[in-house]
Amino acid sequence: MKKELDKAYDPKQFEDRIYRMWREKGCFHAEVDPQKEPYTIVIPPPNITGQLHMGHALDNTLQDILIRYRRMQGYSALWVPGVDHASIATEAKIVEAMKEEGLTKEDVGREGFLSRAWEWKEKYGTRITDQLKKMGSSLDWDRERFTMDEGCSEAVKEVFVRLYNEGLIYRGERIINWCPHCKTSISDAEVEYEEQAGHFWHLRYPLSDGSGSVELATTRPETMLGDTAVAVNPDDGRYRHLVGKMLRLPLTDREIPIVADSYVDMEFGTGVVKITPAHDPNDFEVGLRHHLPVINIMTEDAHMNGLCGVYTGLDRYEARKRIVADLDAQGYLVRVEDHTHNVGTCYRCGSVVEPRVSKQWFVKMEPLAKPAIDCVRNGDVKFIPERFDKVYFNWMENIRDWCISRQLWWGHRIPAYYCDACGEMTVSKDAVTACPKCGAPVHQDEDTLDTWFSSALWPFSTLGWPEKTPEFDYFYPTSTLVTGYDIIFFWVARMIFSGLKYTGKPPFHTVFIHGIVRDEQGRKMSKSLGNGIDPLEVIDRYGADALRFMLATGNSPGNDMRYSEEKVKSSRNFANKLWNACRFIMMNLSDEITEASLPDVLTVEDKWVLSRFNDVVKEMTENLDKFELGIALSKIYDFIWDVYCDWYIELSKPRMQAGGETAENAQKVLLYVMQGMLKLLHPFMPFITEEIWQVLPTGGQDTIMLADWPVYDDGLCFAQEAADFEKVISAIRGIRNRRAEMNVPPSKKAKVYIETREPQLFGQMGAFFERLAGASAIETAASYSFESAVTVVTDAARIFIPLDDLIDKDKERARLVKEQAAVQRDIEAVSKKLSNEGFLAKAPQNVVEQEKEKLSRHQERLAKIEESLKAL
RNA sequence: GGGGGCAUGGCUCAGUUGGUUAGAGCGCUCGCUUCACAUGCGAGAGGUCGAUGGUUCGAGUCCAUCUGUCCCUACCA
Repeated sequence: MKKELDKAYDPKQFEDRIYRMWREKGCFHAEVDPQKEPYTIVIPPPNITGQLHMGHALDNTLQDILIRYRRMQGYSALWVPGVDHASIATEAKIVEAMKEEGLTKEDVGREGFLSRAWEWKEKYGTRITDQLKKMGSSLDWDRERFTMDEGCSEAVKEVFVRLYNEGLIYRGERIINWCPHCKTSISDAEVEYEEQAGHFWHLRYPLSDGSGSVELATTRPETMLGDTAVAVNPDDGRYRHLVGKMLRLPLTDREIPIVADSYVDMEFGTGVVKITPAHDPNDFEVGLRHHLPVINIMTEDAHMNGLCGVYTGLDRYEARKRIVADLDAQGYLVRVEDHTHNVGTCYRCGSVVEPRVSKQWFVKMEPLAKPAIDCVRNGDVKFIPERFDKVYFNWMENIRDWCISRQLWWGHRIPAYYCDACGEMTVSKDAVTACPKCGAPVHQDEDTLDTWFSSALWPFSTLGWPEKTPEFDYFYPTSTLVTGYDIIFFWVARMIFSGLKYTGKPPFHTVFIHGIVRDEQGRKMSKSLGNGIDPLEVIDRYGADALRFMLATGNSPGNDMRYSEEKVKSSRNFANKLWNACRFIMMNLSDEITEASLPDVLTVEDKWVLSRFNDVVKEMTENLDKFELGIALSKIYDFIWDVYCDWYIELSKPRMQAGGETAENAQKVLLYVMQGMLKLLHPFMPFITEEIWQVLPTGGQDTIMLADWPVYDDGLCFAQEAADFEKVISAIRGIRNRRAEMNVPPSKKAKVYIETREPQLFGQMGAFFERLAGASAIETAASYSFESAVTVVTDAARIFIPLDDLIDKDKERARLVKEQAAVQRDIEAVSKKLSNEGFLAKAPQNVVEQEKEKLSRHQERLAKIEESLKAL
């Protein structure tokens, strides 16, 4: 009993069912298999707080294309799934949720908070992975990981202790970026700068000895309460005599010195800078050089602290207003200018970051960066597109130490323990209960690690490291990392130096970078703009395959793209086209045919389509190997639509009607090419290709996922026949063109006379001319002479259609003259090239040959046109 | 301040190491309810590939400068 397909493509009918089938068959699972080459991708773990957005959809589509392609090629292709605990984002959500209940972190305590966090993880951690399944992602769910699961936690502790013992992790009092809303330190990479309109307040600080004052400018007047010096450039003649003198700091009873430091730019402002070591990274450095006191004047939520006298308790911006007003009242404010400057904000919550001196843990970067730079420079790790290695080098070469401690509870707790009695610090993988020095009780560091600390280990922690697992041996280093350019710093760079440091190998060979998906107007999709498109809604309306096709098509590595519903629609239309091509086959397929095999005798058009298919196989494979996914996709798209549907299927129709062996042979070729096309398309549109595969007779291959990727077949290379058939195609096109031009109704048939040197070729094509070119019949000969006929000239033929009543000799002549001129122009251009000695001498032989062939083709055509003109 | 992307028909974009007549989708025009598909078929119009200069036998493609635009990065108070 032949299976039937619905008339229209409706992905909802089968996508979920197909995905379930794949899982039940274990198609996604990859095993260590010494017989096969491994191919590995680890997913960029989405946050447990996250929901699938277009960025995920793109990222996962690209990964799935690569992994499905390699799986079909026979690799043991592993795509490791997992999610990230996203310490700061998750903690913020839970704090927010507790706020609704009127609770704070402190109310519930660390234990209580963590149990809420784990509940959250259980509840929402599967949301995003379920959404990835809707995309068709062929992730090996048996190997799903979580950055805070036992194995990953083990890896984190291992790394921390090793780096600490090597002196590459240290604890110190430094100025760090502090988010007053999240109440934690954040790393440099987590600060986003945005330009804001502000002011320049020019202040006057009086000299203690009453001999005058200095004028300086600041964008943050409220920090003056923490000033511990004023600096000038040592070479600045204007102020040299003042260096070493003391100033009376307005609004306080403190005196601060004038120091000389080359950090000060003489050209900028007044050349005098107030120094606030506790609240500015540069000032902190100046302070270190001059042994200045560090006076922290703010609380952790950016209010003025107890050192601020009447300003105590005020928010920093409120304090700014009051301080400026008071300075003004007391005559210390000289003037105010408008000034725009870059303000650092927290990448999670957007609050203005407050530089703050505090005790934190750091990773010493310089020794780690060096090998990480080398491995990209020497090609062990390749960025695609290449230009991103510059971005990478730039960051790595200017990197500063990485602040890894966070004042958060959700995350990997720092494995450092402090003695309550002697203060001794112990860093250990195993829990420490008593001080190894004095035996007194200890307490563990309260802080957790930056989320990205565990993400940096992801390519190997997920494969079992630090255990020596077979998976790690086999699948590591991974093959390709697919991610957006926006997280090169956060993640890619850190994985590279981590992989090199701990495993001795870079964690992947290739970094395949993509851009971001913008909205239809080219704006970044964002929550605040509300312009985000929900991929799940798109899937619901058009199917996952259409979404995937849209994301993969016309998308070149590293470049942004725009979402457009129109593009999704055309993708869906393409799916429908393929669907109907399959319906056509099924309607005509003989029951005798149970698998794809070619007939013993192939016609010219069979050889043409097979040859074309063979070319596509070769080209697509090369494109995919070079990560040219968009190009590969457009090739199979063109083949399916233009070659297979528009031509080959149409050509098969008269053969079907002829019945018998003629029909059966056509069916065999149709089926053979269809199955090949489905395989080539499968990585891009897995659902529809599988659904069709299930309907076609495949000789027992029960899933296309595990079918072999087609390889170029020398036996199917029919260059001569393919070229011959192209001549037929251009003849048919020429006739259609002329008929359309002359408004000949399709119903009006006419006999077609083909003057050609290849009568045997054209002679056997009668049925095609009848079906596709409105011919009532055809006739071929070496020469014809018609007084009055529509003439079509192609490279290989001169075609006459006696449509007497429609002929207008003048028009016909005018058209031929126009064509003649065009061909003459072509001949001129080619002749010019061929008479250029430089060209003949230096161009490759095959290019010269091509030009010569072109010339003779044009000349032949010209002769035919001229002949027709004469006849008129 | 440094670095990079983009600029190709009305719109959105491809164009793989420089080599036929620069492609696609959408839109537009004309003609088609042709027995897989109107989510379709056939035909067509529309581009001096941002500007200038250079390298080359040959440039949308490589180099330089410029213009416009977007982004990344940086401690100028």
